[in-house]
Amino acid sequence: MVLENDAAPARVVPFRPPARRRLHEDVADQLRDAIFDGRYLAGEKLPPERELADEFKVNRTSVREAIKVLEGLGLVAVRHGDGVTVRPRTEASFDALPSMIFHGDHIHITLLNQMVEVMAPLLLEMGRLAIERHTPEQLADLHRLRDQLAGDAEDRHSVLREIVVLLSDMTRNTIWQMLARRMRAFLEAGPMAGARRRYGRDPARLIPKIDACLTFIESGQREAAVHELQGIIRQIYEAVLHDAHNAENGAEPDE
Amino acid sequence: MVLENDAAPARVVPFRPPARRRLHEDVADQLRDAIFDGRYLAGEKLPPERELADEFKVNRTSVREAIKVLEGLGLVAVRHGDGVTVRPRTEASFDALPSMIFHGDHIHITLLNQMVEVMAPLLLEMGRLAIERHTPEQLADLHRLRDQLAGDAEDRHSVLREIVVLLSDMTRNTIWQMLARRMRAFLEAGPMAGARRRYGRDPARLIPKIDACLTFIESGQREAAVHELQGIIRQIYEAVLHDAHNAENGAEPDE
DNA sequence: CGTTGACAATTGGTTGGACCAATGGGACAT
DNA sequence: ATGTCCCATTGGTCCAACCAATTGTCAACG
Repeated sequence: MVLENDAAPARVVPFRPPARRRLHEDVADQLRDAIFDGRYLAGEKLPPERELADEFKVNRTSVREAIKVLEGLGLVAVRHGDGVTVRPRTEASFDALPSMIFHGDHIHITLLNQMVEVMAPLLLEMGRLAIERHTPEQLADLHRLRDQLAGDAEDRHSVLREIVVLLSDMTRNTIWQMLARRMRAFLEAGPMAGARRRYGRDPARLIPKIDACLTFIESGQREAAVHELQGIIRQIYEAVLHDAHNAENGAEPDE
Repeated sequence: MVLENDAAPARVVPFRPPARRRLHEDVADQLRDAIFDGRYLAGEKLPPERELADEFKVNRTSVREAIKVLEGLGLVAVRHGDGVTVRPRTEASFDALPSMIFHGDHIHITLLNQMVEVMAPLLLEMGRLAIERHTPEQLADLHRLRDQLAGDAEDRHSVLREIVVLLSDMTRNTIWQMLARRMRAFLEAGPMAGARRRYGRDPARLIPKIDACLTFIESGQREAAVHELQGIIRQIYEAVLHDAHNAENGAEPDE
C-alpha cells in the first residue's frame, strides 16, 4: 500500500514538519553550496575545522559533524594531519544530486538534462517489470492514484511521484524500490516543488495516456502497455525540462 | 582519461591505502551490521547514545559521528528528544548497498540477484550512449584496457571495472560517470574482490566478444556493437551470480 | 470521568577546553 | 645537494557540563 491511512486519504503529503534546526546541517548546507558555487574547487582544501568553527560562530564539534555529512556525500575527503580536500564531482554520491542541480535559485540545466537522459530509460525498464509482475491489489492501488490525479487533489505532482513509487513496488525488486524512493526525494526538491510548483504543467494531462496504458495492462497486451508507458515518460521529462527552463528564466506560469 | 599517469600505466589500482582507523567508522560499521543482521528492526530504536558510548567503550562524540554516518546512509532517523529509529531498507541510500549485500562472510543472494537485474539494462543503455558519442582518444584507451585484459595484468577484474568507468566517460554524461564510479566502488567490495577473488572466472574469456564489439564500433555498425555488448553484459552478470553462489556455499574455485 | 496542563525523566544537540596523533614542510647536519 | 629530524598544523578523541525537544505521568480542573 502507498497510503498510510486507508480510511480517509483526503490529501497527499498534507504538511511538512517545520525545517530542522540542527546547527551542523545548516553548516553542511552552506559548505556544500560554497563547493557547488566554485568557491572551493576540486583538489583544493577547506579551511581548518577550528577556523570554520570560528567563522560560523559554532563549536568545532558542529563543524566536524557537518564535514562528516559532506564526506558521506562524497564531496570531500578528510585526511588526518592534512586537511579536508574537495573531491571531483564525478565521485559524489547520488544523494548530492539534488543540491548539485538545484542550488539556491539557480538550476543547473545541463546536469538536469543529463539526469533526465539517464532516468528516462531507467523508468521505462522499471515500468516494464512492473507491468510483468504486478498483483491485482497493486493494480487497484494504481487505479486509485489515477483517480486522485484526475480529481481535485491539492498536489497532483506528488500523486505522480507516488505512482513512480508504486510502480517500483510492483517490480518486487528492492533495488528498484530504493531507486524510486530516492527519485521521489529528488523530485520533491526539483523544479516543480515548493515555490517553483507554479511552473509545473498539470499532470492531469497525462490521464488519457495513463488510461490507455491501464487498459492495455488489463487486457494483457504488455507490449502495447510498455509502448504507451514510453510515451508517458517522454511527456513527463519534456515537461520537466520545459518547466526548469521557465523557472530558470523567470517566465510566467503556463496556465 | 582513466589513468592518472599517462607515462607508465604499468599496473591498475596498484595498492590500497591501509585501512582507516577512525573510531567512529568502526562503530558505524558495527551498528550497520547489527541493523542488517536484524538485531534492530525497522521502526525499533537504537540504544541511547550514552549507553552505546558506554558499551563501545568510546566517547559519546564518536558514537554521535557514527550515527551521523548511518543517518547519511538513510539507515536511521534521528529525532531530538526521541531516540534513533531504524528506517525501512527501501529508504536506504545506494551507498548502503554494498554492506547490505555483502555483510560479514555472508552474501545476500536475493538482493544481489535484484541488483544485477537492475544493473544489466543500465549498463546496456550506458554502453549504447558510449558507442554513439565516444572520441577516437577514448577508443584508443579502450583498446589499451582490452590489451591489459588479454595481457598478464595482476588483477583483470579491476581492468574490467575501469572499462565500465571509461564507458561512462564516453557518454559525456556526468550522471552516468557518477553511476559508473559508484558501481566500481560496489564491485570492489563485491564477490570477486579481496579474498573472494579466487572464485572469479577469468575476465579474459570476454576478450573475443570485446574484440567483436570493437570491430563493429570501428566499422560504424552500432546496432551490431550494441548487440554484442548485450552479450558481454549477460556473460558478466551470469558470472557474478555464479561466483556469488560458489562463494556463499564455499565451493572450490573454478580453475 | 475525561480533559487539560504542568512537571520530570529521557535523550539528542551544543559547548569549551584539553590532549592525542598523523602529515608535511622546513631547519639542520652531513 | 641530500637525507634526517623536529615541529607547526590539522584532524581525531575525550571529558564534563549544560541546553532543548519529546514523551509519559499525574495532579488539577471542568
